[in-house]
Amino acid sequence: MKILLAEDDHNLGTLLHEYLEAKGYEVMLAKDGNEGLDLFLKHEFDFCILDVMMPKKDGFALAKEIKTKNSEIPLIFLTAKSMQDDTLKGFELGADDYITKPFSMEELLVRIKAILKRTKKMETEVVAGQYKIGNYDFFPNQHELQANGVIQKLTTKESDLLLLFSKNSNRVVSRSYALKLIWGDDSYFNARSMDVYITKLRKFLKSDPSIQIMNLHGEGFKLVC
Amino acid sequence: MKILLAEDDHNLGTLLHEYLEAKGYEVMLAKDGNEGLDLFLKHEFDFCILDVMMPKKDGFALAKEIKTKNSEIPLIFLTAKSMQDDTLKGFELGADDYITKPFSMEELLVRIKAILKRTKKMETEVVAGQYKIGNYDFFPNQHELQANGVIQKLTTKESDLLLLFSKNSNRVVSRSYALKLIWGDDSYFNARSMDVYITKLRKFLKSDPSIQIMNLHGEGFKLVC
DNA sequence: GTATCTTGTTAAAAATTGTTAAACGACTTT
DNA sequence: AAAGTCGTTTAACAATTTTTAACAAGATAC
Repeated sequence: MKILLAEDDHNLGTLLHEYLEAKGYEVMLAKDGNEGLDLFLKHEFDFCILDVMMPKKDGFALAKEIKTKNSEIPLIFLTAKSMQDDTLKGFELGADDYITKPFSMEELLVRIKAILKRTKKMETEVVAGQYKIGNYDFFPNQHELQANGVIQKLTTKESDLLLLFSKNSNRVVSRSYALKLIWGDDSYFNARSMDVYITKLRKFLKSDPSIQIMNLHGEGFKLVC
Repeated sequence: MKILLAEDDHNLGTLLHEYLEAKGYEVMLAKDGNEGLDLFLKHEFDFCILDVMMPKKDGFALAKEIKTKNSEIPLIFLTAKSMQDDTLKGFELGADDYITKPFSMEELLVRIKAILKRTKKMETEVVAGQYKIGNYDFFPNQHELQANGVIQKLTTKESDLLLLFSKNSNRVVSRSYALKLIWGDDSYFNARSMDVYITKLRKFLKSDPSIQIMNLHGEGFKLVC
């Protein structure tokens, strides 16, 4: 999970940076709006936290440009208590949340998680029907994987993980993204748990040699089919 | 869609106000319980968001008065993290949801939408007084479940639980939500009691293999049909 | 090459859920 | 008051799912 953090206050910026990294997020810190846009164009972020008041290009201006590139990306604005009048402007730009300084870092984390949960929920709710994986048919709603008449029942986690791979077949799914989405938290033990599930899924899918769950060392996995 | 928002914290109040207006709702903000009641009596609202702790008249007292005027109106309570014990009181007063601060505004929005969807569905279905579940007909008011002529009488809890699943068919109903709503309290023993009822409902519904009450491990249950 | 980090795999431990039956409490009937 | 009925909870045990541990095997960095 990659977060763009644009914050000109060096103190607050590094503090948040370190806090969020400690919580398992990959964070890049921009010290003004221009640098924020630069970073955004060069990397693939999943989330933006933008200070409203910044030199060169303020948070609103940056948000506008970001949204033209990726209208779906979640946005949180940070703002000083004094200037509450501009909140509306932020929402019109598609802000998902608005945090007034001073705030606790825990509060920020709660809100980030809430938004990610919502996007995860959306994704899983939109799930319809059926995926074809090689000669398998995968029914995520029923938690069933079918190959030539044989039905393999899947557990919740097996199904969630296979669904994630199915949606991103032939694309790399980063480890931390999968962990955040399915386990809620990127930690060592969850990562090991995920490895166990990778082994299980490979077993389920082994009858068709044309498909495989490939590991990209240090990055993640890819369902190739 | 007209929303009454009662929140004494001016900062949070205006923030939510603007956020919800940006999302297309018509919002009126009351800064305490008395003002909330005033506004409620003078306008036609479709929805109430009430802070529990407010000066003059707290959220619970306000809710009680509101419900005497309109017992059907959806209610969401906002509450501080510290005082979680009162959730029960809230649900008894007819709360549809309960949000603990701090929360993300997006989370609030998601819940509002979920409730509106549900109540809308209710209207169309409660008028008919009847839910179709596979080849069963479920009459929650009569506590009866009917399949090809055979009537199965249900107990109160059986009916309540099946109603909850029916209202949320093909959506996950979290364990704790169901427990708070039906048992009033999410505790170990209530959870085990709920499991017993899940077994009972599955037995009642087993004649139609196309429907199932699926467990989402660690999350809750889903009526798939 | 060796040290270190990441991944693969299997088995054991822990947690959650499924199921059945007995215990309990509120209410009725004798 | 005793016995019976009904709905619900508690207890006990089984089965399933997930996590943790342990060790093997690869990959990468030095």
